[in-house]
Amino acid sequence: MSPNPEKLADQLHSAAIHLLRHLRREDDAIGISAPRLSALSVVVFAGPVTLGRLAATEQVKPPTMTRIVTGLEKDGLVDRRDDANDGRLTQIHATAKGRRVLAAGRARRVATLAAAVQALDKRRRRELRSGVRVLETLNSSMRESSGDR
Amino acid sequence: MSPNPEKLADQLHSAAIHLLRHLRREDDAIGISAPRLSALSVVVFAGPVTLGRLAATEQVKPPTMTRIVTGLEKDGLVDRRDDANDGRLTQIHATAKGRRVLAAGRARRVATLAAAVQALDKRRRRELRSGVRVLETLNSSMRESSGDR
DNA sequence: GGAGGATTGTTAGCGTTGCTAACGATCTTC
DNA sequence: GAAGATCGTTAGCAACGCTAACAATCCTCC
Repeated sequence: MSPNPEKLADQLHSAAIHLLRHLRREDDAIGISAPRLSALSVVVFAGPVTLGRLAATEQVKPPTMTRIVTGLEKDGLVDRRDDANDGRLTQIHATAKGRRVLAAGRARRVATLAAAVQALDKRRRRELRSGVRVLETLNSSMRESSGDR
Repeated sequence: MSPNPEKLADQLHSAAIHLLRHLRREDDAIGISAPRLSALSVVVFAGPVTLGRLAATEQVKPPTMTRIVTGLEKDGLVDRRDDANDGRLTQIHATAKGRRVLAAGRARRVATLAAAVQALDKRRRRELRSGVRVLETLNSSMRESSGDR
C-alpha cells in the first residue's frame, strides 16, 4: 500500500500493453484493425468530423489519418464530403454500413473482455469501474499538459 | 452504476488505447520503441530466455521476435548465445548497457504518467490502484482462456 | 480587389511491427 | 541411421507511424 506513483504507473503501463495485445487478435478476426476501429468509433459517435480534428482526437498526424480514412472509405464505412463553407475542409461521415460494422466489431471485440469482466465478482467489478474512470481522468490531464492541437 | 459489462469493457479498451498513445511519444523521445522496450524488460527481469519463449511471452510470432531481438542486438542491448545442450535454441541475454538503458527508459517513460498519477488525490489514487490490480487479474484470465502454452 | 501568409489535406518516401509460408539446422524417436 | 518434430531465420506482404514537400483554399492587410 505504499504511495509509490512510479510503481503504479509502471504496472498500469504494462497491464495496458498486455490488454491490447489480447484484444488485437479479436480485431484481426473481424477484419478491421484497432486504429481503424477507433477512428470509425469517433466518426460514428461524434458525428461528422473534419480529418484534422479526427487526427487530433486520435493523437495522430494528419497524413496517418488520411490513410486510415482512405482505407475506411474503400471499405464503404465512411464518406468524404467537402465542407460547404470552407473548401479546405473535408468532413468525414459515417455510412450505414459503417455503423453496422462498428456495432458488430465492438460486440465481437468486447465479447472476450466482457466475458472476463463478467467472471469478476461484484466487488472487483466495482473496483475496475472506478479505476477506469480514474484512468480517463488521467488521460485527459495528460492530453492537456502535452500540446494538444 | 449499471452492471453493464459490455460498456465497461468498451471504456476500458478505449482508455487503454489512448493511454498507450500518450506514452508512445515518451518512448520515441528516448529512442527505443514500445515493443523493444517491452521485450528488453522481459529479458532483463526474467533472466536469459529463448527466443521462442520470449515471443510467446510478448504474444508475438517468432519471426517478429527475431527482428526485434536483431534490433536490440544491433544496439548492444542484448546478446544471442547458442544453448550448450540444444543447438536449436538461442538464449537471449541482457547486456550491461541493456540494463542501463532499460532503467533510464522506464524512468523517462513513466515520468509523465507518474506525474499525472501524483496529481490525483488520495482517493482516486487508491481507486486506480485497485483498478490496476483487477486489470492484471483480467489479463491473466484471458491469457489462460486463449491458448497460451 | 489583389498579394502574401496561414491553414488543411494529400502525396511521397522511410522505418517499424505484425503476419504467413517456406527453409535449414538440430534434436528425438523408432 | 532414417523419419518426424521443433526452433529459429529468411522472404515477402500489409498496416501504422512519422517528416518533408506541395496544391488548394481561406484570411489579412494594404
